[in-house]
Amino acid sequence: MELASKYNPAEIESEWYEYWLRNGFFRSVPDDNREPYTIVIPPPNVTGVLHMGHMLNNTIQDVLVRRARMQGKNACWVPGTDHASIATEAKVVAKLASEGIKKSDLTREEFLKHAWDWTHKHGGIILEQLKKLGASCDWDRTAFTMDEKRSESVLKVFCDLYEKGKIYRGVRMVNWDPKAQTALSDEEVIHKEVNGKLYYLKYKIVGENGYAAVATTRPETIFGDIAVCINPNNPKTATLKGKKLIVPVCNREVPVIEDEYVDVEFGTGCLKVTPAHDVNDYMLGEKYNLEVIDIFNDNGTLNKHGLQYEGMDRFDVRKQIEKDLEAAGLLEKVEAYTNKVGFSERTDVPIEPKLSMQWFLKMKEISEPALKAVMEDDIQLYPPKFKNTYRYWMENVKDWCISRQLWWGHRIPAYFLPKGGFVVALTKEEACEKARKTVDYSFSIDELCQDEDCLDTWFSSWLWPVSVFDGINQPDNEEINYYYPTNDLVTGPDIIFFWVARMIMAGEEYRHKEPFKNVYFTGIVRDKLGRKMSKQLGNSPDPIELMNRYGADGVRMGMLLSAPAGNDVHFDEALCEQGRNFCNKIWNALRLVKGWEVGNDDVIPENEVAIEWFNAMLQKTIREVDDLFDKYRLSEALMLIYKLFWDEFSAWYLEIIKPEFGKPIDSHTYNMTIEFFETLLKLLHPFMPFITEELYHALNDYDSNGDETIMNQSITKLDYSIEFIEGFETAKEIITNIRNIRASKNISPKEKLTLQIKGGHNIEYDLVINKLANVAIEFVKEKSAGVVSFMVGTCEYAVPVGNLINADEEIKKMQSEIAYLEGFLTSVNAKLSNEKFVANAKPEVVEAERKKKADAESKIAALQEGIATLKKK
RNA sequence: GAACUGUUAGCUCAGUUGGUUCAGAGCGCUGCCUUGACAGGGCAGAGGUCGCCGGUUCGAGCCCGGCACAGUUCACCA
Repeated sequence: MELASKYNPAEIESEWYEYWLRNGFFRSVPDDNREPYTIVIPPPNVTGVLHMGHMLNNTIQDVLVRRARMQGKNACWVPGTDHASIATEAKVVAKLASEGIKKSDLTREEFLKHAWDWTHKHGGIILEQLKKLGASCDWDRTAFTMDEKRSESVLKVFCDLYEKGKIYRGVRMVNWDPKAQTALSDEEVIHKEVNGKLYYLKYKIVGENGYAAVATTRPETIFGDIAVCINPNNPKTATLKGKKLIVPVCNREVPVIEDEYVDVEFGTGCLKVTPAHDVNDYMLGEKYNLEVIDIFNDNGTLNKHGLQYEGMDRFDVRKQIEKDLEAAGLLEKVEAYTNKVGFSERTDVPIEPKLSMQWFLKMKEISEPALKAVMEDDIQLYPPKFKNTYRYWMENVKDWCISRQLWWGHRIPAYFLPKGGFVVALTKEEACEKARKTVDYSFSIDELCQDEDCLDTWFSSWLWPVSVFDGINQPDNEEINYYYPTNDLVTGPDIIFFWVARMIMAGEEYRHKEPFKNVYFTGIVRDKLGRKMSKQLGNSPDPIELMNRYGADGVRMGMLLSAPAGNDVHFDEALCEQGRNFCNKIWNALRLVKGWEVGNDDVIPENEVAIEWFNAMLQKTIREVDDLFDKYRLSEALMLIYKLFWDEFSAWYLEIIKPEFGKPIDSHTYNMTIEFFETLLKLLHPFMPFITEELYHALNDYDSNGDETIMNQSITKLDYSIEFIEGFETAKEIITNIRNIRASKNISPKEKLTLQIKGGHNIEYDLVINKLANVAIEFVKEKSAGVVSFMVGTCEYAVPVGNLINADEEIKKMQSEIAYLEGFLTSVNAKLSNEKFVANAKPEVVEAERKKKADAESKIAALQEGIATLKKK
């Protein structure tokens, strides 16, 4: 077989993916005789494109799924997409705008048609991209949060929670996004520090000449002022008690009220109260039963209460009113001021607290079992530090605003009656039937009006682990009973509250069981300078481009090498290069092995030794990898296999058994080598699916038309003895020493040297030393002249180098070695002569110190003798 | 403002219940090596007072306290 000297992933990756699909290897069906292993994908936005965060996340999931599959589990990875209500709607609005169409000019139905067109056009691109990565999802199960089954689930859950009294409708202060023109949940608001100003406004005192100064960051809200509040215990403002003030510009009279909420130290001690536009003011308003004046339109411009400013944007008004107040002499001063302002997660505009009618889900009760599940470790979080974050949020959780003033999403199944009131039902017909029972007048079905709002995207995603198996609509179906609860969830910590916490709630509510057993939180992918990846910075590589350059396997390895759980990833393309190089290394190892001619000779003894040693290394690593997987330390597991393949297998094992050029290899060694190689490929397969499949076939000469695959092959665990490993380490050290002597004396590797061994020595590995260091071994009582000597353990070795010897240099080397050992001895002796150490330390520790002392002493003696010998000559 | 996490080699990170004279890995770096697998390679090597200050201990990278810096999350102070 002729193989190129370089591995070319492009040639084979798509072929093997097709092969896997063709043979249905990713498919899973319930099978009670096999243990299920289930992962549901965090559904990416339906119109999204693959970015580095997805790459990391899905690589990890694929590694876990492939490993489970190889362990003989019934692995099921469910893919799908999220309709991403607000994000998708924003994209469609922007696209229409670019065509000169305003959303407000369209009917709901027309807009939805555009949205669906957009979804059909861009939807699913991201899933195709995941295939390139090698994702072994069961594609037949692809779900969409707005497909028929998932939509039905969402509505069912809404109706159910409404009936249970957990969903209510009411006027509340919510976070209003004036750009998207919808309410948002608290989680969708990002607080950012903003450099603004603090304005001191003059409120004239009614019936007096003076004024009260009131500090505010938002002078444009004075039109909504309903009172000025002071702290009753503040002597500075005591004279204002019971007075009335005149709001500047609009010249309305408002009362001075008193409440201890007001901070005596802040500003002037006077707080303007605008119940419609500030959360705290709203609370004051409720407490004192104050009127509410809403001064904003939904798009953030002022309404008629804004008088001459009507129709202007809130921020333009702020600038203008500053000038106007100044001109009117009603502005005392302006200070620079930094405060925190809430911004919309999606549109990045400042949030407007706004009173409006919305739908809410009561969170207190529903969150309790979900909190318990994590606190009692029924669900394990990796890394565990997120347990704290989770608990804090859950213990302080507020009601969830689930309605959105958007069209793209699940429309709220509430129907308003002609003469007021509403009913909640799955369909309009059902609603009609229900309604007729509750009212004493008659009406036609067309007179029912469905609520215009749709539901928060997360109100469908929170059902995902249940709804992908249709467990809401058919609570007792075979699939949900078999696959649920799922095993691992792999996601980013940024959506722990949006999604993870709520999925646990929904799981508890609808299955009375946690939706997953483990949550693996990945980090955020940053560039190598530690900056977040963003379009603006242009520091986010295109994953497809990367895979074209390094191969999917190479990129997967690059991602994994730098991705311990929960740590941010500093992505560096050099790591993909390392992955690609590794693929090449594996590829070339195969070229070597498959290039050998196999003879029937007896086994060469050094091969026997190498086989025993490598088998031990391999078996030891298999167990360590198991352990690392149990702890979700995937990058460490991969690194371990990487070193096993590169250092132990390629640099040592293959070098030992490699037959001389043109000579055959004995069949036993050959067969063992193939077996080792295959096991290495199996170990690597979850990480690098493509190249391992390719080489598994090449190694065994399997046909790519058949149905052989490494995907389902499990690893056999064999017994091994740790002694082989220890003995071989000594041999390695001896070989390295000899190589160093060659290098320092400039002796070619081809020139055969003699290795003199003095004292006891395990001869088991001498043939290996002989081969790799090109030496003849000689046991001696006394070292001869002209030798360079070294010690490994407590055994002395010497290599005669004739007149190349530099006695002074050797003596110097040995003396510095002695100096080191003497220092070491001093510290050991200090410990041993310390009564407290001997009395308090564990006996085995003391014993170890005694042994160190003895070893050091014998080494020193040997070195001194060596020096004496050199000096004699 | 609060809580949590982190600070170990040029970079990215390991370091399990405290126990070698002062610590490991990968990458990078330096030197040498081009004809039988691989220069996307081989062989060898250099590189760290474990953020700072105190404490506990016979003994601290590891435990305790304080400080500094970084990151994450939470928070209604106009």
